[in-house]
Amino acid sequence: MSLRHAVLAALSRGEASGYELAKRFDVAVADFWSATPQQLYRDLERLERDGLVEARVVEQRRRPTKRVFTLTAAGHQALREFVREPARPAAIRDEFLVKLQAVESGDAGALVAGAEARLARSREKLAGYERLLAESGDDLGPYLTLMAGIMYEQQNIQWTELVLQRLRGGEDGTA
Amino acid sequence: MSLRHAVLAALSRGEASGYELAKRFDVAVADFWSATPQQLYRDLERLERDGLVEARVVEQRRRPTKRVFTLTAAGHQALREFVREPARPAAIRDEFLVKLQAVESGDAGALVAGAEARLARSREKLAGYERLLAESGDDLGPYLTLMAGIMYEQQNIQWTELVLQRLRGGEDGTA
DNA sequence: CCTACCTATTCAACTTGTTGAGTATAGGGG
DNA sequence: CCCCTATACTCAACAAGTTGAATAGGTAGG
Repeated sequence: MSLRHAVLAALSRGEASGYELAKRFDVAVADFWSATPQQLYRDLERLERDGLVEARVVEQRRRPTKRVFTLTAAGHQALREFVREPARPAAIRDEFLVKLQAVESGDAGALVAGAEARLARSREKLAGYERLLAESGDDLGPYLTLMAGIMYEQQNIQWTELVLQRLRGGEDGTA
Repeated sequence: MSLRHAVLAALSRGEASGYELAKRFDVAVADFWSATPQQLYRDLERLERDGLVEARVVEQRRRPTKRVFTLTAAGHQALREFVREPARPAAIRDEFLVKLQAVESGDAGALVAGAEARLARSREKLAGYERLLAESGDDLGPYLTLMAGIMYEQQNIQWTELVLQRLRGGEDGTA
């Protein structure tokens, strides 16, 4: 149970509709916690049912009506309790590393292509984060999570460059 | 469907029983792909049913009988195909970052404690990986994934130190 | 001999996360 | 006027991951 908490944390920084949350998750947070819109709507419903968030219907002029969610007192309380509990260690699921484990029995060329794609993606992400950093205020939480993203991608780029070097340089994968 | 592939990759480096696989996953691989024994047994069954792995019963002298799994030709084939497909981007789920997002409405002291625990854990992991690196052969796949673990933890340590500094140094989290 | 602890595996129930499709409102472009 | 796109949300089915417990053989220690 933890997307729940990610939602609570997101709402603690300001009310939002499901749709808006989905975007926030996609932009700022996707790299350490991802969720599809469907998941968000489902969890918002549950949170509402459990009394941790409240919905308010907002009719808009030039757009479809939306439901905007806010934390209730119980929601704030639940969030504080969550923060107090020790965090479970980060779970990483990185398919590329699995593929890499099988270099010797697989297609090294495909892995080179994969590494190049990864490198490109990391560079884009990094650039995006750096832009956000320049624009962003000095709220501690968002700053530190942004730095996590930046440092993670920097390290990722370095590692991927090492991979490329080894995959290309020494053709002796089968040594 | 991807623990399947992680299992195939693991078996491509040598036959193993479910129990042995569980240990391998726990030691070497846990940081980029984790699985409980139950999950492994379940997936091994499916892989067997689908003809990608074969089981061989091995009776042991001083221990309970075990079933040792090997890749079949179809299994090798499936692994090669998996390696050729582009990898989906890594999914990270890091609870600590979620908690950090809520610093302002939560207990900063608990977060300091959490950061310290994270730091300790990362240092242990790093030491373990470095030991493995010294012992290990020069197979490319394992080498690169080990390096991924090492670089990841190094970066993690740096970031966590930054977090501690900010959480402690400037007590003005609510600025 | 009884207990505790590894090895080795299985069953069942549950929570999360993923995928694909589908509804509806409204604006802009051709 | 029709289609495309963006907003805003919902339903259903499924795949993957988690948790807790149970079974069972064997060894070592008190």
